[in-house]
Order: sequence, then C-alpha cells, then structure tokens
Amino acid sequence: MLSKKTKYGIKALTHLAKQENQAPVQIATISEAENISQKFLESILLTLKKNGILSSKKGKGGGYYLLKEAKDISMVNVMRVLEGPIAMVPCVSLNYYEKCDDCPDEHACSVHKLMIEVRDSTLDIFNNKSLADLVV
Amino acid sequence: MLSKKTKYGIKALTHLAKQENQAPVQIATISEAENISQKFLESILLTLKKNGILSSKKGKGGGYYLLKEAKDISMVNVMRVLEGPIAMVPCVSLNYYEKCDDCPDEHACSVHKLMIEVRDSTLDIFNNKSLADLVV
DNA sequence: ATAATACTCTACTAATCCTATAGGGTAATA
DNA sequence: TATTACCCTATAGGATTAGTAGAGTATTAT
Repeated sequence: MLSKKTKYGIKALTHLAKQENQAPVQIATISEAENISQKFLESILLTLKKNGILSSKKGKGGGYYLLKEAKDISMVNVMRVLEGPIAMVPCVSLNYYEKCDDCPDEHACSVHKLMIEVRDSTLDIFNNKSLADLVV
Repeated sequence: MLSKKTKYGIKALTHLAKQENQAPVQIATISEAENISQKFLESILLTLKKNGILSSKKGKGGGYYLLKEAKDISMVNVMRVLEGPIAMVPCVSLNYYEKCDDCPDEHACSVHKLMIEVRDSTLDIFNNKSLADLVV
C-alpha cells in the first residue's frame, strides 16, 4: 500500500510542476489546492528538499519550487525518497538489500524469484517516467 | 512491503507443491522445514483453506494438501487471498475499489495515472504465474 | 532597521496493523 | 477409543502511519 506521504508528495510535486517559470508556491497554497493537511505537507516538502528534488525560498513571496525541470525529475528517485525501497521484499532490493532470517538459500526461494520479477517491472515503469509525464 | 503472512504462505504452498501424489503434510513439518512459527503458520493455512486454495485431512496421517494441481493455482489468486489488493492505492484497485477523500477528480490525478500502470504490470506477472512456475 | 512572511525543527499522540503467542476445542483416523 | 492433528478465539507487544502543536529561525519587502 502506498503511504499518504508518498501520495501527497507526488501531488505536491505535480502542483509545482504546473507553475510557470518555476515560481515559488507557498505551502498553504498547495495544502488548500490539493486537500492536504498543512503541517503534514510541511514535513513532506522538507524531505523532498533535503533529497535534492526541490528547493525553497524564505520570506515574503517565498515558497517551494522545483530544482530541475519536471522532465528531468525521475519518478524512481521520487519514489525512493518518499516511499523507500521499490522492492516488496528486502532480499530483492537493490538499494536496501537485507538477507531474510528464515531463508537458508536465497536462490532456491520461490518468493525471492517471484518478487524479482515484480521489482523489475515496477522499476521499469518508474525509471522511464518523469514528473513531466504525470502533469499533462 | 510484502507481509510475512504472504511470504510464509507462498513458501508453504511451494512446499506442498513439491509433494508427490499431493500427500498431506503436517503443519509441524512445514513449520520446521521453512522456519515458520507453527502457530502463525496454522492461521495462514487456515486462510488458504477457507479460500479454496488448499484442503486438509484430520487425524493420524493427516495434514494439508493442494486442492488443485500446482499449475492450475494462479499466483494472482494467492496474492489476493494473502496480501489483499494488488494495487498500491484503493482508487485503482479492481477488486477493492475505494474513492480517495482528497481527490475531486480521479482522472486528473497524477498518482492515479501512475499507479494504474504499476498495477497493470504487476497484475500481468501474477496472472501469468502459477504455483508450478515457482517450484523450479 | 524591522515587521511580516514563510520555511524549519522537535516532540508528541492516537489509531491502526503486523506478527506473533497461548490455550483450549473438535473432528477424524488407525 | 486414544491419539493425532486440524480448528478457533482471544490477547498483546511493537512498529508504523498520519497527523497535531508549538516554538524557532531565516529572509525579504518596505
């Protein structure tokens, strides 16, 4: 299940991508337009900022804005920052690999085999999808 | 993230699929072989039984066994029974659809659009995968 | 300068879900 | 008829999620 955090994060990014000249948008504005709790949204945008996906400007007329063009923001990056691993099981995760306690031999594991396929097809989608593809 | 319940369930099904003549296997046997807490496994097997994926025999020499041949057990069914919806968001779920509170227009939602693609590719894998494919 | 604006950070909480554990009950078979 | 092995309910600790509250800090326009 996708977390609300990720869902809201993507919605906020889409909102920002629609701005012309990447003009800063205030948290309160996004919060109202997208029906997201303002305080919760604050923390999400902060995470995205810390991970180099967007930037902000303080003071009057400030707000958040995209750091790069929407077409150069890959969804695989967004997903990893907000949701964490793409894989459904740590033992098939590329970036967050972890061995299973119960599995003596990973390569003989039926779950492992199945989940690699799921990971690859999901990864394929996120890799080839930019924020710009979501705006339209 | 895949729940332990689903992971254990698939492992148990694989174990059963390896039996010749679909001979019943006791819970304790599976539990030991696959390193799964016996009591937890009990409840998982019960769920699979109630959903027509496997059956059981009581008394001496009893145990659980597959109701159909492994090649006729679709992983999409197994996943739905154990893990629930395939979709990452209820608003794109085929079997567990639910409208989002925050979304005024589903078709204009960027998350919706993205998650439909993920759902379809994942569904494609599970639909075309039987238990037999996992056994080797 | 300075007041207003708007981002930044920490801490806390209620609710929910996951992963079991415990223990007794019940049905079927040798 | 004793044994085996499934069946069912209740409970509980821990983790995670989603959201709230409030104070702090940096920046900008005027």
